[in-house]
Amino acid sequence: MRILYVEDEKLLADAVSHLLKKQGISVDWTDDGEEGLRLAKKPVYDCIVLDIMLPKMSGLEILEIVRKQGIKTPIIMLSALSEIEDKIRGLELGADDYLAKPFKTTELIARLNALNRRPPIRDRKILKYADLKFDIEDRTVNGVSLTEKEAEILKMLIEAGDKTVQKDYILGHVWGAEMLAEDNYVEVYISYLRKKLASVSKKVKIKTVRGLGYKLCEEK
Amino acid sequence: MRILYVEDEKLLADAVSHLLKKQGISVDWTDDGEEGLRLAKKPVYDCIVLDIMLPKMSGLEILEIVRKQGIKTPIIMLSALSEIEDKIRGLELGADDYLAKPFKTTELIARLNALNRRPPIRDRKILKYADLKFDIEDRTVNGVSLTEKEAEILKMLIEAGDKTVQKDYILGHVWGAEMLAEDNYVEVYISYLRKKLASVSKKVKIKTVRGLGYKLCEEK
DNA sequence: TTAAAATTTTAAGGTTTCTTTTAATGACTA
DNA sequence: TAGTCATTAAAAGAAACCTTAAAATTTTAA
Repeated sequence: MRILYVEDEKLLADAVSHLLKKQGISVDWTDDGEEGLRLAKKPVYDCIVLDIMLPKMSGLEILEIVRKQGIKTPIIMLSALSEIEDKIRGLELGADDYLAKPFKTTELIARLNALNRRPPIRDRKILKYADLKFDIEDRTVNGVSLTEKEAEILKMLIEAGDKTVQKDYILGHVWGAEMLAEDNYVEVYISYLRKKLASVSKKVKIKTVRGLGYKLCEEK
Repeated sequence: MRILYVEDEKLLADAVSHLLKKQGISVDWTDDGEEGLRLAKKPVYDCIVLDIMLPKMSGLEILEIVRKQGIKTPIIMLSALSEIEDKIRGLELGADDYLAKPFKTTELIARLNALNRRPPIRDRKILKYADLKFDIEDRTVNGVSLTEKEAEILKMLIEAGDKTVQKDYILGHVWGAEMLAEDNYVEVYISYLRKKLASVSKKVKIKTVRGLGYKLCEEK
């Protein structure tokens, strides 16, 4: 896990960073609001921890701008005990959690973990056809892994359902506009796919529609 | 609430104790480091307040010993303004907060309350996958120790379970946002990890998903 | 502070896997 | 049956990946 920590008290920041690193959490630290805003836009952080009192630009301002740009990275706000109204304001602006200073680092760790336990934004897409389960991210069908081209073709076939996918269509979409590619490429890959599907399902076959293309079908 | 207060300035200690008692906080005071250590081990205190400059044994030493013995009582360090590095060191050693001298007693009370707002749950987290046991704090898998980067990567892989972790994701979250890093870094570290895992488990392997990333798998 | 140790980065060569190409053979239909 | 279309195997080529060792850097200990 990697977090961005915007905090102007260097001592506190050092100590907290050190403890977080012990937990296997990488920390990018800055004491500057503007720098914080710039970094916050990078899509590598699992969480952003924002102190409210900062030079140049307050944590609340950063929060507001970041959220207005549609960035959904979880954000935890930090503030001194007295600034209670800031808590409300922060949550209204789209913060995910709030921690009063002083806080125990274990508490911060607990909250970081809590925020990252919730289902990841990109949910796992699994295409299904009969007894086939095709995991796009893993590039596997029922466990066996496919190469990139195999996967692209299978995706088309499953998405087409029982309809025929034309050979030219596959050629155009998998090999692209550079029409140096030949019909035979598709034929070769269909062959590979058939072999892998056979090892994984008795039911599903790729049927060829002569002169047109291919489609999936389910046999009993 | 009951606290242990280790402080060698008797006048200050008396004054602070008096004010805390007014707030219903019982104070056990000692001016002696060794005595402090002995008392600190007793599981009766809600918080321990440790001055750093002490005769015989410094507050930092007490802190270190106490934490090494697995005692989780919240600890607040006190230090003069000048002893800046001590603060960092204190937090690194497992202190929960620090307060610079001179301080207002109200401030101390606020922090005592803050630390006791929540139950102190500092559990040692051990991630597991098949027969792997990965201790995050120790940075060891089944006994063998990992470097920081190795550990971060293994943590990601275990947390992903059987899902593929993309190479770019690893790069971004381990090496950071500024993207000077190259693919080869990941490959090198995967190689190191494989070597260490092999020495520790026959079952678990890191599988590469070509063009995508890596994932753990368990072999029979 | 310096020296030693550990870790990280760099770089190069080797290996594996995937893609493309070729081509021989088999199957369909006009 | 001729001619088109489909399947398969196998090779050559390309790209991704692995490993290693040494250089550079950071950390640790004295």
